[in-house]
Parts: sequence; C-alpha cells; structure tokens
Amino acid sequence: MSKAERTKQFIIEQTAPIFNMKGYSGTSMSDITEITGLTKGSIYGNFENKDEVAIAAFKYNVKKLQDAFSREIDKQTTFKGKLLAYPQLYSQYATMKVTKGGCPILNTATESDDTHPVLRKYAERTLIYWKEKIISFIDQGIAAGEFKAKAIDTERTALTIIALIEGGVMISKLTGNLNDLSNIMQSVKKVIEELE
Amino acid sequence: MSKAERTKQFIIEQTAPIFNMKGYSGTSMSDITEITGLTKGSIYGNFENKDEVAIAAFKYNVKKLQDAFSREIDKQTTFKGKLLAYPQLYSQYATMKVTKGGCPILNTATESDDTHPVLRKYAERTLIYWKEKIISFIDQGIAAGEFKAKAIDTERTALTIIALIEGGVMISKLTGNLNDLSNIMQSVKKVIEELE
DNA sequence: GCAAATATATACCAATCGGTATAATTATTT
DNA sequence: AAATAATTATACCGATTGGTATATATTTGC
Repeated sequence: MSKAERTKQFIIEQTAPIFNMKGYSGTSMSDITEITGLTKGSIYGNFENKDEVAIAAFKYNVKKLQDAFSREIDKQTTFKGKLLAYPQLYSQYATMKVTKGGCPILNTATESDDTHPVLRKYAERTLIYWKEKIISFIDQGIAAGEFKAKAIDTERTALTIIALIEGGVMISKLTGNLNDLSNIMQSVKKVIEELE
Repeated sequence: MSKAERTKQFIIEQTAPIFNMKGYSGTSMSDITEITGLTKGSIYGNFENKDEVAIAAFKYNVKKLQDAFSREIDKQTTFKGKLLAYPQLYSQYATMKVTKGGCPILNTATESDDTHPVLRKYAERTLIYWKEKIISFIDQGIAAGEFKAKAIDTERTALTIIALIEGGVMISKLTGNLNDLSNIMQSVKKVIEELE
C-alpha cells in the first residue's frame, strides 16, 4: 500500500464517523482537515472533492456494519439463526457503536432523498442489497424446510424487518433509551419466528 | 391578526416544506428569502434567528400531519378503527404529500440527534406524545373489551407501530416505490389486528 | 388623516464555505 | 545517493454563510 493509499484510507476512517453524525451538508472541509490533522492540499490531493470523501465514508460505514453482521451470520447454521442475528446484534449496545452516529443507510437516506441524488442512489443500492439478502435467507429457509412455504410474502417480510430495525434505531437514538431498541427487536424476532 | 403575525405565519408556511426537505443545516437564509420573496430585514424582524424559523417550521409540519390524522381518527368509533387510521392513511400517497419531504419527526430526528439538541428535544417530545397516544388507544380498547387484556405489552406495541411507519416512510422515500410503504402498512395492520 | 409605532428593505459585516495554483517536502525508483 | 515522481503545505480565490445597523415604508391607534 503506497503512502497515498494509506493516507486516503486514513482520511476515510477519520471522517466516516463525522459524516455519519453531522451529515453531508453538516460536515465541512474544515471538519475534515481538523479531524485528520491534514491540510486541504492533502485532502484534495487524494480526493476529487467533498462528494468523493462523503461517498467513500458512506461505503466505509456500510462495510463496517456489514462485516459485523456477516461475522455473526456466518456462525449460524440455520437460516432462522442467520435472520435472528439482526435483532440479536441490534439488541446490544455495541452494534450502535460500530458506526458512530447510527445507521448510515438511515442517515444518508433521510438527508439525501430530496437533495443529493448521488448519495441517495448509494443508499438505495445498499438497502436493496440488504433486502435481497433477507429474502434469500427466507427462500433458503423454505427450501431447507425450516419455514413453511405457503403464506409467506418474502418481500413484505424483508421490508417489515428492515423497517422495524431502521425505525427502531431512529427512536432509540432520539430518546436515548436503548430499551426502546431492544423492545422493538423483540418484534423483529417475532416476525422471524412466525415464519415457522 | 396583525400584519406582523400574518407575515410570520406566511414565512412559516413557505419555509416549512424547505426545512423538511433540505434539513436545518441544508436550508440557508437565502433559501428563506427566496421562497418568501422577502428580505433579511423582514425575516429577522419576525424571528430571532434561523433556529427560531426552523423550530416554528417543525412545529407547523407536525401540526399539519397531526391534524390530518386527527380528522380520520375522530371519524372512527372503535379504538381498533382509530389505530387502523395510521396504516390506512399512510397507504395512500396523499399522506406523504401533506408534509412535503416525508415525516418531520424522522427527518428532524436523524439530522439533529448528534448535532442540534434543541431541535432534537422537539422531535423527541413529539415522538413521545405520539407513543402515549397509541398506548392510550390500546388501553381504552382493552377497557372497552375490544382487545384482550393480558399478553399485550402496550409500550412495545406502540413502539413497533411507530418503528414500522417511520422505517416504511424512509424506505419508500428512498426507493421511490409506494408499494413498499403500503406493503409495510399491511404489517402495521396485522400488529393491530393481533390485539384482538 | 396625522403621529407614533411597527415592519420591511438596503447595505453592509466578519467568518466560513468549497476549491485551486503553486511551492515545499517527502517517497520512490534507478 | 541522486534524480524523479508523488504527496502535502501554504496562500489565496470568489461566493456564500448567518447576522446586524440603519434608513425607508407601511400599519396602527387616536
């Protein structure tokens, strides 16, 4: 890894939490130079503009979260277990700390949907990828005989799980009450158990 | 209503959709003068600062949404009917248009939770008020014999309904697919029906 | 309808915004 | 180790940020 590549990575790692907390328009170039200890010359030598830093930061935050979930999902042998990894991990406070500032999809979606089409598209792609993954787990669970085949609307179930998680993150971040999140994760658990 | 009061109201009405779409830090004073056709002197003659305009705009957006729901809720004679008003109204596109830019609680919460304690507090109060209202409907429904008393965690049910709605709004605004929202509202309906 | 009070417009402020040209420095290659 | 290439710092750019002092209109109470 060249010096430039290491610096680029360093900038991404340092700014990712800032973008996730303050948002795209709330994060300034001076925030970026301040947190990294670098100058504008260095930032603009490694990135085209603020947009590129924001996009890289978003991707970094998403990957960090996905990796944390993948590690837990891979441990599970059943598809029900894999699905339950989501509410299980979100019931713990640690997960909220993986990406400082809450869920990057939620944050980026609500900020960019009416203002920043490029970021919006990245958030949308990530959401759809997540949805497809959940659908795939349900389908595989049906094929494996874990879940009852009929009377399952896979798309709706996947959307319901995601909506509960995202809504739950919003609520618990707003109230500062982690109990709210684990309470809602109980409902996610129930949705998954009803697939049987 | 004095001239000043009318102007103040005019500013609020005009800027409310802007704040809801672009957010607090994304909306500039020039956005405000542009949309109202007024000058800075006029804005600052009626409001202390940008914060005050944002807070007034938030309150206006919330009230507009609450009024739309109250109208529907008041029509219903049963408590189940009152609760079902939420998924029913959100299944229609019209509701999304009442407050341009989506749910003001969601937008304000995700932007302000790490950055703007004053706006955060307003969003939190609104959320808690909403939760208490749902809990009250469930409690009254139990007292009226509509819902089965035991095995209902009212707090959890209320949080689940809100999380589904907020998550659903986020998803459908991100994908641009209204089907996603009505799909998730089906799950809200199910949660309410399970109270019986 | 005239004064006093109020509201709006104009012109300005320092600070900060994102971004760039160029100079100085540091890695890398030979 | 020298030459070259790549990276980072400095100094600056015009535009825009939120906000204010003051002058000019416009309401309002009498």
